[in-house]
Amino acid sequence: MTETVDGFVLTRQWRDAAAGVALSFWLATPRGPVRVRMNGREAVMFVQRQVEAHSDRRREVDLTTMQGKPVDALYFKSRRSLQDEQQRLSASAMTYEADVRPSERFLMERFVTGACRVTGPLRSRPGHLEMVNPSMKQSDYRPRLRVMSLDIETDGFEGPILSIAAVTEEREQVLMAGPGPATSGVRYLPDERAVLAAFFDLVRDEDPDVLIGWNVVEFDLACLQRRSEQHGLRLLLGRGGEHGRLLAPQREGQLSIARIPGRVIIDGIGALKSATYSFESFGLERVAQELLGRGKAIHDPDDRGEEITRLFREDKPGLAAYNLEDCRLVSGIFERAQLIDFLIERQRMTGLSMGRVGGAVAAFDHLYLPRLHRKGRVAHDVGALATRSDAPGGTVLPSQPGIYDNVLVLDFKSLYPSIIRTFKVDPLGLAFPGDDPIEGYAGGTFARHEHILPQLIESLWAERDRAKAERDAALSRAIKILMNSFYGVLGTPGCRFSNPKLVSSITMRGHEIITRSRDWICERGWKVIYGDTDSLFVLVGEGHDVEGCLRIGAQLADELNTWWREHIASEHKTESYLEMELETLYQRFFMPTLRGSDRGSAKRYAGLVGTGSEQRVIIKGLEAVRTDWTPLARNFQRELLRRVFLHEPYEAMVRDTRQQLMQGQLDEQLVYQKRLRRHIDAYAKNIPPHVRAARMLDRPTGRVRYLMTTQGPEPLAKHRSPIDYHHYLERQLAPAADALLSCLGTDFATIAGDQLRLF
DNA sequence: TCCGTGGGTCATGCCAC
DNA sequence: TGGCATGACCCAC
Repeated sequence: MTETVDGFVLTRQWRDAAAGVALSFWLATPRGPVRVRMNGREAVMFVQRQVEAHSDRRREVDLTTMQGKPVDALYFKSRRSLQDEQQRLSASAMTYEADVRPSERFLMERFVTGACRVTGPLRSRPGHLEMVNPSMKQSDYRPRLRVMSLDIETDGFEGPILSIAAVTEEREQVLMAGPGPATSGVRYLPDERAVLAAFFDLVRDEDPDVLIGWNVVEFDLACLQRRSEQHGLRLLLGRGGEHGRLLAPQREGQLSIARIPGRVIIDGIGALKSATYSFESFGLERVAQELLGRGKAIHDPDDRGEEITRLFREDKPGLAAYNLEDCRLVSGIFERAQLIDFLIERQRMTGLSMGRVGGAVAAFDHLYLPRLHRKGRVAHDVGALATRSDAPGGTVLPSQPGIYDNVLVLDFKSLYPSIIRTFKVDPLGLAFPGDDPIEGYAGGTFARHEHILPQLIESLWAERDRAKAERDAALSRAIKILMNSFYGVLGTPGCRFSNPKLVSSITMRGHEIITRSRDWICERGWKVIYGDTDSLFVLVGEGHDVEGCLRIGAQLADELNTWWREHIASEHKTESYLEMELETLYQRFFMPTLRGSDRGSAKRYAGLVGTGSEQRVIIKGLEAVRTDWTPLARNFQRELLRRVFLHEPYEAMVRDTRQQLMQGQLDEQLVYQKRLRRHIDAYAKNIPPHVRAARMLDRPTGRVRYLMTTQGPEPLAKHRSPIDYHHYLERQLAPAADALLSCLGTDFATIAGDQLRLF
């Protein structure tokens, strides 16, 4: 029987859904550890199964984690109808038989086991799975994965492979083409073909569960595939003698996907981004410096290619050492950032395979659909209820520009998740609000008791508190990211549950909460000089010491929490999970104006935090943190802010910088860096400077480095014309300085001299 | 192999003057 | 020449 409520199609039983309407449901199979025995070898694995059935798509299955020594590649795909599947499972949850067809395979990390026996052809050999300890909880299980870091050096871009380095916990190995002096850990092989074959053997023998690297899919694996093809070899990297392949991106801007049977491929860049790490640049050099405090063996990126080729000719052990060091850096970064642990936790919670980037919608489905199904409901398909209407985002409060002493930042901890939890924002609750619903926004009302998302957040929240208490940073991080992704997916048409009523009920409640909190604080005589989405910047002002300020902040947060608790109890008859906390005390604080105006700016500010040697300047949104500004302007603005905050003189520094620039002493700081976000030929409407510079290059890449010369922008690599110092004076130094100086009643031109207006 | 909106700034290129 | 809309980036949350 199909019900349609508020345009939201839900059916009591999946088989009742109208033909062509997609179904999603969860088959509750045992989810304990499973011992797998195949070909005389054993492994223990945990299995989660999510079965998602669309009218045209059969099923998708995810295995969470696996452990132990190698299982030969095992693939599974069933052709059986869903009805067959369900009958089979309800008949006996403990036995499950399926055909295993090597030609239609999933990765090892995605095969289904249930609690089961697999029979049938497995590369012509029978496999066997059995349950070992059904009562063991998955959360108690920490697999130990075998990780291999991989790095390739080539002769020029897209040239032949010179050297491959591989690092595991026990072993470091470099394979090089051509003869060289005996060096421990380095094997010299006759030619590139032999290097490839030796590498495949190495991977087979070391048998890693995980292959990691830096841009490993787009560069190293792509390179391996290309060169293998050229030699008539297959990419023999899979388990059980299977070959892998690279799937080309489906759409522009997407990355390639590596399919290596039985192994997980994890790119360090993607993994760090998934874990919300952020760096000035995601180059290995930069990230290694930041996380490990050490960089690559060859620092200068400009002649790196040439240096590698030279080393190969003249100093093979030197190249091997360099190659190996890159590998070690990647391993070190993974360890330092606990990326493997993080990805295991993520996979455990969301079903997303470890190598996957993005996937918030899939993660949401993974968590939501089974719970929906347990409530006897089945969701509609993606796009079935497409509603075209945009919902607002967060509020930005008007700012009061100026330079201040003692500014407190109070913010709501996980505001959006706490709103969902407090106000029961939920797709199911929206579809069936019942008698006494909680009011949302944009016409949405939400069931007071029958809901899914609020409880899900509640349990994740509790788990996160536990993780924090146990100092489990990887788990805590994974949970935080997951909770914060819920709001995002509800606002994208790519998610089947997206609905402006849901999103608005979150964001507009956020507006209410932040503005009423501001008013509450103002009523108590404090001045709120800024706020963005979940934060309030409260001015304490001169004449307070650090302890006094912190006390005021903590007390404000505390009283405000109490106020909200009482207010929500009386107004909505429900419990408040809103939690404001004192986040930061800026002992000095700067809020700029919009350029050329006296109105306050948004999303741009700086402040001084900490005491003694811990004292430092935090900068948000200003030129100094923008990678599309030159190092000149960024360093200059940072130093200027520091001096102004510390009441140090700055006029001489401003004049000196100007003079040094004009005398050519700062030339190395004048390089602009901008990304080419589209294809070089796709810029039609207007041609920005970095594109103009890029067009002078043979092979424009993702990032363009250029200088402004008297003849306009020229790429760094081949600039000829003299540097246009006046451009840098007027377009970099002056604006970077004036953001701050205008607040002090002066400006760059006044301090630096009269030369500005010439030209 | 689909998380989002809001905000600031600059350069370009078109238009009216 | 100046005003203005728009394209392009990058950043805060």
